[in-house]
Amino acid sequence: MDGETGRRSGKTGRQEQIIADLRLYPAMRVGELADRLGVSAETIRRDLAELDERGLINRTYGGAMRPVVYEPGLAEREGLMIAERQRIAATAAGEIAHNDILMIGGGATTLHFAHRIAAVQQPLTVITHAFSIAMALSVNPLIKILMLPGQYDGREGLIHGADTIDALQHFRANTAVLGASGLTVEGPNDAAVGPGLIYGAMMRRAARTLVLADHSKFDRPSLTVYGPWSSLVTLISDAAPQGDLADAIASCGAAVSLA
Amino acid sequence: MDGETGRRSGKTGRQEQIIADLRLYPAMRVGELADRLGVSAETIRRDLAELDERGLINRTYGGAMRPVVYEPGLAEREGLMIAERQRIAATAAGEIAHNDILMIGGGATTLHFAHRIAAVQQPLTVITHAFSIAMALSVNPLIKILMLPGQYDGREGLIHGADTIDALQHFRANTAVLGASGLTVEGPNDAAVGPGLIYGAMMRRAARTLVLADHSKFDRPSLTVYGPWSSLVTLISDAAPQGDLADAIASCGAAVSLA
DNA sequence: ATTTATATGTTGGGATACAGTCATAAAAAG
DNA sequence: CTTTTTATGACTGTATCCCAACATATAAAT
Repeated sequence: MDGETGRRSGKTGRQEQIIADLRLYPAMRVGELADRLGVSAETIRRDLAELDERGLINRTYGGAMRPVVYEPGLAEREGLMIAERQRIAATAAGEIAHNDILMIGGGATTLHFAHRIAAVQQPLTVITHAFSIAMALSVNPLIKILMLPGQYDGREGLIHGADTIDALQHFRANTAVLGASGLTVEGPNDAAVGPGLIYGAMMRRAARTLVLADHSKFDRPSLTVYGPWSSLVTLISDAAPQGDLADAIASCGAAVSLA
Repeated sequence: MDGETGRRSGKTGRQEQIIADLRLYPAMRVGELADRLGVSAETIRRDLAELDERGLINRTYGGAMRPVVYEPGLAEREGLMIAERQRIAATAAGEIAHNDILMIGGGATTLHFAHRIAAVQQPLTVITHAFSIAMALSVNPLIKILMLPGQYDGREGLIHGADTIDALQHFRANTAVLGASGLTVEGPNDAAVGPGLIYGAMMRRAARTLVLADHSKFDRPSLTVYGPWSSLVTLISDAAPQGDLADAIASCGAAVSLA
């Protein structure tokens, strides 16, 4: 058998080269690659099929492109909740006042929120760890955008790490605006530890927190609970939670606002 | 005439929809788009050609992909020095060794450099204030990317300010890799004060500095001189400086490396 | 040495993309 | 209302892609 003997033939090396090329150019065609690597187009196609399978590239008609890292939640965008998220974002935007200091976490819903507040002519200060949020807000010169330091994770488009948490301790905000991968009786959840720690820290440094989540997140546990329900939290959603989740939220004094 | 009357027909709206779709899916085929939008494939092709022209999408064989753009200095990249910059970036990349700690400044040339080193399989740590650099490097998981804190400037895609300078004092690097708007006898220049201060701080915190600049920058004064020529500086360019500039560089002990 | 598995090239058929040209409908300009 | 511009669809010939089947050469396994 084989079992990873390295480059038994030119195959492994060639596939590595394809990936390297794709780092340099965002998309390449089959013919190009065949020429560059001196093999037939069919061989390239087979390589691409394999690499695509492993998620190392994205196949396109006629060639391949660099894999998309940077999707705000590859899994998340699937749900067609776009309209719901827009409404949630609009409702949340209504909660923001002139000269507020905000902390905004990453995610698809908070990005919608950022687009909303960027469209309003009001001075704000925003502290964030998400590239997408900063880029969305930067169209409005009235908004002062402070980026947190830390290690950049290209897959999520976010910064996180100990430096990030540390830097947050130097700030205070009126409002933290956070998304969630799931909502459980213990509190809002996130699918990754690093970002979760940041959301928790943001909650503690803000006078109040808005949690933006559509109803598909109800009772959906994710990796980590980043913070508790409390009287400082307002959940903004498109439907009211039911059962245990509703009880937990109410008994902790958290508010629910429907979009 | 027309002159931006909005959607005289479905064209504008349809093109916006294409861009929106492309935000959701990184690549789409002509046929898909034609179906989704209920127009003929020819119309889609014309739309794509137009959007590609304007840089809003990237055309691929059989469809279109999300633009990888995000080039800082839309104005700057216009200059046809792309080939020169590529060579300069390649030469600079050859100076980098395994496990180096780099500080990389913003700019078109340093972005080329970032793409180069991202294509090499070697572990590195990179400290930067430029979104484009971080995003370019993030395709390579061997590279640890540390973002500096500070205020985000969306026009340049960079972070700067007092916090940024302050954070730099906590780091040390082997090499600073910096671009320049101009080179004068006093040293490399930059067109903005904020970034210039950062480049100066990076120089002081790095054991050596590579200045990447094509020959069009020679003797071109810009707003601020961000650092002096010294024996710790290597200028990497596509041509040798002449006259006073060459004398100044040589007398300070700085090296010149031709790409 | 023989067998087996893997990697690659070649070929052919069917589908798709592309560029150019022409025709038509709708909108803007006069 | 007529003319002109713009947007779009339809058609055609050529180039490209994709997939499947087959052939071959090399490397591993027995």
